[in-house]
Amino acid sequence: MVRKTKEDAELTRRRIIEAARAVFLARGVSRSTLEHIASHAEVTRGAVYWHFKNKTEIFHAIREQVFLPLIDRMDDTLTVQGNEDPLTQIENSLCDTINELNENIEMRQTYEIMMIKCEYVDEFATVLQQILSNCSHITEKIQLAYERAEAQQLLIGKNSPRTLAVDTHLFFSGLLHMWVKDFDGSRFRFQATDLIKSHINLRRK
Amino acid sequence: MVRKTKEDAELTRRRIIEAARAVFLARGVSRSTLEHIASHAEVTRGAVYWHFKNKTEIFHAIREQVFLPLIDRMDDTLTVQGNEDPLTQIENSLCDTINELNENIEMRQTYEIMMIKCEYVDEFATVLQQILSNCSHITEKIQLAYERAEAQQLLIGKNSPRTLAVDTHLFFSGLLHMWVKDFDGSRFRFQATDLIKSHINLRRK
DNA sequence: TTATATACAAACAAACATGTATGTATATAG
DNA sequence: CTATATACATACATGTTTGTTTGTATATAA
Repeated sequence: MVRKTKEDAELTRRRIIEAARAVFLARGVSRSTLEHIASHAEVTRGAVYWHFKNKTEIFHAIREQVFLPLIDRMDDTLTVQGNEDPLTQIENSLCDTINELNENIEMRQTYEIMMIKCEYVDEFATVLQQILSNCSHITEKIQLAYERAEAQQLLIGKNSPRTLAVDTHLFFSGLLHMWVKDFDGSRFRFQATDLIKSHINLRRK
Repeated sequence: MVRKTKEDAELTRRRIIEAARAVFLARGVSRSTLEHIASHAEVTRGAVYWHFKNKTEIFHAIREQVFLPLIDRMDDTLTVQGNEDPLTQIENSLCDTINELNENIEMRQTYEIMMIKCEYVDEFATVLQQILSNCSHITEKIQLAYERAEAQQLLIGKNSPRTLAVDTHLFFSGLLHMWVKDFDGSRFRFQATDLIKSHINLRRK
């Protein structure tokens, strides 16, 4: 059988992406061959080359499928004015992301691939730029929330919102890294939300 | 020429390690071949295979050459009783590490390789365990310092030394990651020590 | 109904990397 | 002084991966 309908083709495309995620996770991006991916998706390399130019394109497809929605989501929970105070808003935003990682297998796997199963050289080096860009974007959103908190006199001490935001971002960045490396979940995974709450409470008056 | 003296041999061994570090940094561990490393060290693959079983062994050699001393050092600055208060001790320990990264090129490169130029799968997966182990070890040392700080009533708020230690460790972990990714130094590298000081000051009464 | 573009499968060729086997000059032990 | 182990260089054989090319069945447009 060949030449499926358009929906069939789109389905194989998604199956290839899905397979690539599993293979990348198991063998690392570099050691994953297109043959690995193809056979895991139960197609031939011909199908893979039909849908993607090469391995790098599959990598980017996986990344965009998961990260773009995540950024948007963090944006929303940080920006939209709810009835919570700004500090709780930051807390919820971070906890939401952790919950999403706990529940969304694809996102968890993608995170793991990006953090410890990929080498950022050559074609992949550009991703680092994007990561840095996303990070500073998120940090700015957090900073805005801290500024609102400062205006409402919710903050302890005399630290600037900027400093607090960078500190929070670095904390969360470290947490995510540890969360991923903590394969059995004993050290960080189960306590992540508690750690976030403590982190925020440190700033509360 | 062949069959050098013992010192000559040790020198080529070190030159191979040095070359491997440069090559790993430029091409990532996976894409680096023993031929790349050999030619960069101005020897043949024969020499490489004489000194090392394979690429993985070179990787571990690089890692141990830099990380083991670093752990010891952090241990010392955190444990040895100086005339500073415990919080300053933590601050200095973290700043010391950053300074070391600034001054010690080999250490900086090694960090970069381990963080964003290596895929932790198969033979490399065991390294993750070691990293986790080192991290919890350092966190414990920080916790001890926070306990001393608590005993001396230096701490603000009601957070447990354990929580503070984990928070500090995650912050520092995130900082190191960003420090490495921040290739032009504009975002984190130049402000790292300031960020550390702010982080510690958040806890000071 | 027929022509064509689509969605692959299968085959091919070239480059590359690895490990090993072999050769060899020389430091060093006896 | 000689034998041997050392410290490599060179050559080879093999497996792997990649990109491309070719073949082909069929959905779809005309």
